[in-house]
Amino acid sequence: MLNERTEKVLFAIVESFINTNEPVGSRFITKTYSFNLSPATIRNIMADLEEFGFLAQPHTSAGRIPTDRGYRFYVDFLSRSSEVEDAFIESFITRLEAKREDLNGLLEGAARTLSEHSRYLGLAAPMKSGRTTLNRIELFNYRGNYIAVVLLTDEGPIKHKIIRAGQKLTPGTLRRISDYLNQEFSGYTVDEIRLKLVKEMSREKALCDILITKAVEICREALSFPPGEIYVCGFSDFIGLPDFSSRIREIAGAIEDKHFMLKLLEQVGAGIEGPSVLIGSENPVKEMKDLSLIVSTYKQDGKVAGSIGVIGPTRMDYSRAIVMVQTAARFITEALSQ
Amino acid sequence: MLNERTEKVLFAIVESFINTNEPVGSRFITKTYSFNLSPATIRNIMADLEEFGFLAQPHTSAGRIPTDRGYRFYVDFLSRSSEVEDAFIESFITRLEAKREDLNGLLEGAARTLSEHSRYLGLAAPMKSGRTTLNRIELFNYRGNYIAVVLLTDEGPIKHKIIRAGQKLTPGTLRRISDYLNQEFSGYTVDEIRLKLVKEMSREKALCDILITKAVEICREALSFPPGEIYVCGFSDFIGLPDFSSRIREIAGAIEDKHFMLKLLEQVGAGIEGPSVLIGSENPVKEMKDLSLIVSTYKQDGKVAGSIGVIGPTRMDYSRAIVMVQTAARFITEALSQ
DNA sequence: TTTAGCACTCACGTAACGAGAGTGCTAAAA
DNA sequence: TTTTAGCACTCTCGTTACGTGAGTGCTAAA
Repeated sequence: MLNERTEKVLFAIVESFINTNEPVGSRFITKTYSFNLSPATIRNIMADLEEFGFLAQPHTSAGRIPTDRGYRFYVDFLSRSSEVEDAFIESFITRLEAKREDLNGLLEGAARTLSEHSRYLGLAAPMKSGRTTLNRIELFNYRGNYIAVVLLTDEGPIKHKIIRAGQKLTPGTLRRISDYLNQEFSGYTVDEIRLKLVKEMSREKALCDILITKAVEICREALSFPPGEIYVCGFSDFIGLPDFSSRIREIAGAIEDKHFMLKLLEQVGAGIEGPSVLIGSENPVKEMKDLSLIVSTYKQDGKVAGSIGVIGPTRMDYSRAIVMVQTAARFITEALSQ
Repeated sequence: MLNERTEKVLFAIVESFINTNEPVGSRFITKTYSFNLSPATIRNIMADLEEFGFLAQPHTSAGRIPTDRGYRFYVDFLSRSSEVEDAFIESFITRLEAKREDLNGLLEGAARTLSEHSRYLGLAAPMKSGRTTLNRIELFNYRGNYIAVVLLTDEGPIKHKIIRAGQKLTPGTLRRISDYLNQEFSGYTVDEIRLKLVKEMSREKALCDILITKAVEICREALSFPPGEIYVCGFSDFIGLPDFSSRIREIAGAIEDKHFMLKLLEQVGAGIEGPSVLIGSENPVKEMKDLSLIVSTYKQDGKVAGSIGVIGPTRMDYSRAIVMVQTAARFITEALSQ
């Protein structure tokens, strides 16, 4: 569809626009790149590219800017081999070295490093908790009538919850309840347990065992998790970007909605191995029409354990950002395998 | 210094400016309030108020706007009795009812409700963890070489940490270690324990007891807390306010720095019973020169347990915001005492 | 097929201008 | 002595007009 020369011009235009944030004109291209063509020829090529939907004009007598489709072309044909800056790696290592055992700290640090070096919004989130595997349940009496439930999962973070017990339970009862729960549920994912609980509740009625009733009740309450963590860093730098002088409010609103951001990360990252890129309107949400998202997943024990990425303007330094996200994901995966 | 009439005019001007966000002129005052004075007289009074530093003029032929000192006067003489809106209370109750046992959820919910109803930035933070009292320490083996340490504090939230053990410890050893730690440290605040640990470490050397050495080591690692939670809600509405069309970036930067926000909350709230108000330049930080802060503390078991408040533009509806913060603090205090 | 030339378009900065809001000051009125 | 009417003055803001510069599309020549 596009001959090689046309592609090169498109590439040059996208690159120029990313660098300058100004509509790029034919003359500029001939000055900056050595195509050995006159502005007039470049103009013809540009007209073609516009016809195909790779470029657009803000107004008649301005230069061209890439459309989302133009960026997509650019990203797809981008050589993925660019070097990561040493400073980035260094800052990654120094910041995360101390936190090898603390997943939350690790993720927050990663999001922050990512944002500081890219100047975009840094994101990191562990996978939806429903898919994590329960390792052990521990119960204590706590301040009289309460029970502290601690859920140890395979993925490092511990969830904890304090729930109200009807009456004070003896340590013995508590131990028997937790023994029962461990025997029954450990090794399953949270989602599976939620399912099992429903079955259990009908069986339990037949059994009429007060201990089990109590146990199931405790477990059910403990599994009503908060929505899950997500780390978003670099807000202030991000909204300071010239690209959204207006619309700040909208965009800030979308980003502040952590619930939504989580879902986005999960959807985009799911299944794909390397970093995946979502450009502007490829994003299903209208608030993010001018924003691009780069996400990669990180792993633990060979399984996908969460996502990490950046959000920037569509006019974003993709090649740099992609490598950074890739590197970050690799680092976290490494850190998690000790 | 100011006679009653002058005070009333000042009040009227501050109020008008809060409502309209436009410099208020003499004519406007005579039309809106019934002082039965001519614009000329009001102008004279305004000139006096400006001389005393309560008002300022953006430029020669504009109306007056309050200075920080003007706002301060307004706030100090504000009747604190205005009614809270029912909608606010209602939303508070419905949102927090479910979270009575979960301090973090409670605080986040409070910050969010506060921000949604005030349209300013909602803040909530538990007191610096150093001053919370340790209730119990529990230890488990976790994934081979690690130990999960769970700290139960008096104030509801549990801190947890996973630390690396040199070698795998038997359940018996682990129990003996935790028994020792509980006997030694429970009932003290985290700060006190940190102090005790230093002493312990010298004694421990003399004793040469490998168990105690291990215990002290574990405890020390577990007490190296993350900086502490703070909940900040309503960012997007907040930066959408017309007051900071420029300077958004700066302000966003200051707000994003949670560490700094925490310190601010702690300093301002400390010691004072009701809501305290910090207006514009009264704030030590230059990024917050145009911002006002209203903070109150909430209590648990009679002791101050954290702060809650809002940040808004200096041109803020103080009376409404103060009552809201007050109400929020009362609600949380109540929720925490069951 | 490429290029030079040229007329045309559009954003942007500047200047001029009038309207409007508000002031300070002075002198008269209360 | 205090308040008020009157008035000249100041400053912002929106509008209009205009010139400049960057960039285009088209045509015709190379």
